[in-house]
Amino acid sequence: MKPSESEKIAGRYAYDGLDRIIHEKARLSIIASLAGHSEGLLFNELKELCSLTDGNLSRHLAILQEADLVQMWKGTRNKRPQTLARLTEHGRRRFLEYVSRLERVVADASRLTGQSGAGAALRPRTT
Amino acid sequence: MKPSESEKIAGRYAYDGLDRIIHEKARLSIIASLAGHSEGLLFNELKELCSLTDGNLSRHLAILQEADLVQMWKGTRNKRPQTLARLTEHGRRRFLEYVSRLERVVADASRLTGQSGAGAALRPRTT
DNA sequence: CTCTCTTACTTTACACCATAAAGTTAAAAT
DNA sequence: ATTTTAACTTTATGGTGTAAAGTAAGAGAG
Repeated sequence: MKPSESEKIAGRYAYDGLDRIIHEKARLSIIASLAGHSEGLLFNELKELCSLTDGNLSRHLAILQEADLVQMWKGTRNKRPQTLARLTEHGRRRFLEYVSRLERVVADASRLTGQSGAGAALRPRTT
Repeated sequence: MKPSESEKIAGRYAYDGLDRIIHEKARLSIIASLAGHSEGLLFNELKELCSLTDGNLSRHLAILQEADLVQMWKGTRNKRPQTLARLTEHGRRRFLEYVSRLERVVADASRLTGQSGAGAALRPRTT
């Protein structure tokens, strides 16, 4: 593949759009889980799906709620408190946008071809 | 889209394979840049491509070097010190592995949201 | 020659944050 | 009545991403 001009522009690989709140692994897990369950997921279901500890999940949910990506519903089931989490519409959009940025990272990675830049003279040849 | 059995298994969305060293945004930028330039990139080229500050880049390169994902070559150009960074073979493999995990995240997202690609990403939908 | 300026990084310090451990509340069981 | 279990929440700590300050050394001015 021919090296294109865009390869060299400043910030080409800055991946600005990779939302920090979503990019964090634990939260990415949570959001991906919720994305597939529009009716929401219970605290414990989420805990299992994402392999998170109670405290961990609680903290991340609070952060996601704060950012208006997730909304929480508190109720009771069999007289026990139950928390239901679901994506907000805003959260769903932000997630889809995040994923579209991820697709770019994947696409970049697919173009793994050698090409030469400036300063070739001093470049060592060995690996 | 019919919910399959695998949707419910514990850890389904834990995304264990998302290597923390690579997953960090700044380092992902660096590695993606280097992946496309097998001959390596100079410190300043990298700085531009990734929109990082000097100190930031320096620190992340040290971390990547420590993890044997990147190797550094120090030389001079026009009597000025120049640092060249390039992916190690190990780094290249780890990056490809990481990207294959990312592909799964993207695939999950497409399947779970019933939408594909960046273009469709922001199509409105009912709550 | 020496003093300042610029380049090319490195080191340090701080603020943030992910995580695990401890704490809380309330129902159920003994 | 008190212990246990469930379902979280809060606190504490260790790690880390980042900007600011620091270092070294060549180049140019006087």
